[in-house]
Amino acid sequence: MTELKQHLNEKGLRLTWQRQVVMEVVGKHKGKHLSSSEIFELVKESHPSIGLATIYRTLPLLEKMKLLNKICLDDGCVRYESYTPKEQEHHHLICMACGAVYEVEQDLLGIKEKQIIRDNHFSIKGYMVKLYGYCESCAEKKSEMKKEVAL
Amino acid sequence: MTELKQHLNEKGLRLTWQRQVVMEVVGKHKGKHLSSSEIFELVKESHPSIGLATIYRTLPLLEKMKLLNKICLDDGCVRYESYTPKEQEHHHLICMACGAVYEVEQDLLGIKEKQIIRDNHFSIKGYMVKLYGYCESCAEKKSEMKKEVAL
DNA sequence: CTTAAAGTGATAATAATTATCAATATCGAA
DNA sequence: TTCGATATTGATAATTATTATCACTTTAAG
Repeated sequence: MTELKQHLNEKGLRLTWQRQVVMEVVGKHKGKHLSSSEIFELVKESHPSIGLATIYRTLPLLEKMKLLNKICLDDGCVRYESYTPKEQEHHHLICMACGAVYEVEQDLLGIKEKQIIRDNHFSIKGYMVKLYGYCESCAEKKSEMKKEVAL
Repeated sequence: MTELKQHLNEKGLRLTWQRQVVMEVVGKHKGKHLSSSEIFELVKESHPSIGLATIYRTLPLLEKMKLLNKICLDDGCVRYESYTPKEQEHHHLICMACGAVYEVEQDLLGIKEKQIIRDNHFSIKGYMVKLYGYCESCAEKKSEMKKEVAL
């Protein structure tokens, strides 16, 4: 029995081909941060009969079952990616100039920092770091512009 | 000359009472994470003639001038808070049960972790950590529920 | 005080998401 | 295998957050 079916059965939910397809499509795009409508378009390519409402119902459901990660970058829509367990957290580098998003695979919180968090009367289950800056190409453009101004 | 007026003049923008009021209202609510419509309601209390469009125009403008911080928690709307400079970053503890948001004032990235970031060919200007878990009261409720099940 | 240009309020238009509902599909039990 | 309770779906209306438009007003430089 597939992992998806197990999770669904535990909650009295049913396995439908629509849910399987959504899982497959997101799984095929590891490292991407897909919005709901992007996922809708990808799913339609192979299964044009699927409805947008089903996408919007399925994604939060898969997220609650920890089969997908929900991420809110700063562009005004919810995005999803393949699930990453706590032990191998990953984070996002957001370019403030072009909006590109890169992944950082390292665990970014040191031992001391994690202790600080534990002291906060809050049981931490996970964390996500958003790093803001300029990617290589945008950083170059910025320094070129400065040169021009300096001439 | 007020700080707001200075920032505006630098960019050829004008000082209006509407912009002043928005700054004041957000400033009066330090530690809060206000959505655009919440800010609209607060502003209307003292200045009922202000339009919603002005709020939506003013907030991103104040953010770009680094007079406000924009934050995207995971509830589907943009929120703003008083500006906090990089040197005293603060982060957010989000309760996965009740949705409460608490602030963490410490710098959460250790020296070693910051070095990792620098090695990423990305010039980092700032970062924000979202911590997910359960606040004290929700954590208690969860452990009570477990006891009941165990009986 | 004039005046060009920035800014505003009202509101129409979009975009993302949620709710509704009749029709369909799933899955445990007979 | 069939049956039936009910979970699920697709289509679409409704909502919510945000952006665009435009005629009128305000700001601030001269």
